[in-house]
Amino acid sequence: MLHAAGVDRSIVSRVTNGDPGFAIRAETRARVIESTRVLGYQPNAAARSLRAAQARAFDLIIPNCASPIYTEVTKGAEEAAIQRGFVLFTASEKEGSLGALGQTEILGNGRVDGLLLAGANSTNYVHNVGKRISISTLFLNRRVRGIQRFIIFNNASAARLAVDYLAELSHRLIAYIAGPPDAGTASRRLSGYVKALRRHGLPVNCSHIVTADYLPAGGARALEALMSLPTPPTAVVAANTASAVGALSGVRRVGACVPERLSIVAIHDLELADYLVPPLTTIKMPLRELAARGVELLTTANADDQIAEVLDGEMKLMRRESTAEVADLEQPSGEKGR
Amino acid sequence: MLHAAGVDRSIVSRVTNGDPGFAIRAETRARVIESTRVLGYQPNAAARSLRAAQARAFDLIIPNCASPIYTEVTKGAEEAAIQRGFVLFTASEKEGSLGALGQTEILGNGRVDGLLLAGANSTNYVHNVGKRISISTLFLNRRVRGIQRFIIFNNASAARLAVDYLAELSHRLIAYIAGPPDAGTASRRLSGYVKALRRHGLPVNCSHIVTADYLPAGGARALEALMSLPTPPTAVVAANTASAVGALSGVRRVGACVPERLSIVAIHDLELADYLVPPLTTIKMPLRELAARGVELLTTANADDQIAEVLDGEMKLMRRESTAEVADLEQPSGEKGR
DNA sequence: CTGAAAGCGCTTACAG
DNA sequence: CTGAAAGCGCTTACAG
Repeated sequence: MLHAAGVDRSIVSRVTNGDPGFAIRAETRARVIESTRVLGYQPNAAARSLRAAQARAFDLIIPNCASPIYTEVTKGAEEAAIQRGFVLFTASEKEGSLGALGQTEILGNGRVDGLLLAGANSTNYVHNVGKRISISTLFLNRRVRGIQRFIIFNNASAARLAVDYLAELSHRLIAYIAGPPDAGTASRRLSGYVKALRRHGLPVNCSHIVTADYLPAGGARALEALMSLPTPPTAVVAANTASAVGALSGVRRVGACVPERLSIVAIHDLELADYLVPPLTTIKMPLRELAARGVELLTTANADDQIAEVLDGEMKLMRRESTAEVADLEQPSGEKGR
Repeated sequence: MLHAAGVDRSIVSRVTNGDPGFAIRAETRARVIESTRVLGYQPNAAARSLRAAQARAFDLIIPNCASPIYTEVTKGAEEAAIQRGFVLFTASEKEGSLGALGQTEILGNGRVDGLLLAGANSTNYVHNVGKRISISTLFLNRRVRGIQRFIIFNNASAARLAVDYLAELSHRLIAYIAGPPDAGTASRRLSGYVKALRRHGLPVNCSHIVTADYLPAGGARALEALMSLPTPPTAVVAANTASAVGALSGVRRVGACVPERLSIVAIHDLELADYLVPPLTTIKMPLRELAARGVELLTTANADDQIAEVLDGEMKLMRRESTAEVADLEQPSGEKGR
């Protein structure tokens, strides 16, 4: 390479890396660029990492679950990383990878410059490891007390969007299948739901809020509990899609009808939504943007900057067939939701 | 590090790497191991890669689609890689990553030692790039004319398993929703289906074989076509789960009943199978084993060895509710499948 | 504007 | 059995 352009390798390096403020004759620059192109020259990543003490790589940690959410997050992060000349590793939490990779392989040996934490259990631990060996970290839609390194959705407004839509369909008895209380996303979605009910002048009924676990089986149980109440709801907001999928199967077990007797909206979208029975109405969250912004922050912010950002991306109501105008209640008074 | 154990760093290196045939006093070795442990020493990956001309990393290329299949493949590959002290990158085909990463970032600059090709479109191209710059490649359940570097399932016997089960349920009119003709997996599954029919003495009816595209919409169309035939089938084997999900929705559109009038089996399992309507019977393939074996081959075989392996892992029939004994046909003769 | 030199942290043949 | 030395391919202050 050095000789192809007839210049020293240090010149090639500075041209290749776009060294700002590097003074070079236009003709020389052109010659360098041309011969790197012709030779298909790629700087060796190992040499570069070693010398520059920078790996140009990030690691994204996602939970064990094979949720479609995380394929979106991964894509968003990948694209953003590549754009900036970084490479993106992805590790899932359980299942061996993080156990083995977490501290030993990935974190400690200079293979990554930063960590995107979208996982569930290990995030705190990994954050602390990162801190100790000074690798910058960023929580992705996770928020941990006392750690000012996160970027989150406006989870509350996702729940609000769902309630708004149901209220517009004249529902007054809108229940909520919540996520696990220790998940920050879950509590913010829940409070968004409560506030939205209030704004519409609807009653907040504790028995209409069922805590579940973000999993299908839990969603099914929650729905069955709701429908066996003296006053069952006419609509349900599920805190995530897995709960909603479970709820849909719970509906069939108790013999209710969606959307005739019960409307369901899930927070987060999923690819199979169109093929569920009935197709599921969802609130689609800007997952790619979240991840992309996370990568951007990792490249631009210092490792000890405080980052507490609420992403202002567009949430989209995906109207499908699990929601409908509230049915006339079969109560003696013939009273109807206003 | 050098001084903590009171030995030269070259000793540490040879101990750490388990250099075979390295003669060292047991006491010295113990001292080295103890101080690496105490210090939490991790060799710098960049320095090591540079010196050893080996990155200890593989790259797995999967298709664009966010299919649950590939999360399994990824996990299997990750685990196997880690076990061998390698790291696993994953890149999806479209969506930017491979476009940018494929040749330039990942392949050319020494970040990876080998490529696992599970993608659809780009695999040939990437294989050729790998060959040119001598990075070893291996196709994962893909087979390309003239390239002896692959490991595949016994795709034919997956289809056979499905047919066997349906025949056991006394079905005689077993249709097939095939994958795209240019996919090798698809043609081997199809021929497995045909052979299995013959073995059971069942007629092979061309109109009962519909070519689709491995996607839900195609599966739905294929099913509608099958059910509008003069002699519709009583059972269908779908070449993959996406087709089957589509078929299930097609069933509802034409007003058929699963499993009362039509049984459906899909090749490959999916997490949501229990929550489809009805829960989908599947043939679960040993995806993790496939990927793990792929990694093993990449570490043990030479870059120019011929590899043409058929994985002998267990395929598992997941009986759910989309299959049932064939119903009495409402034909005048009352004839029944034997 | 361009080049020569040092050095990142390892591994590995070689010397003792 | 242990250590000294070279060198992997870059980047980056520095000299000219």
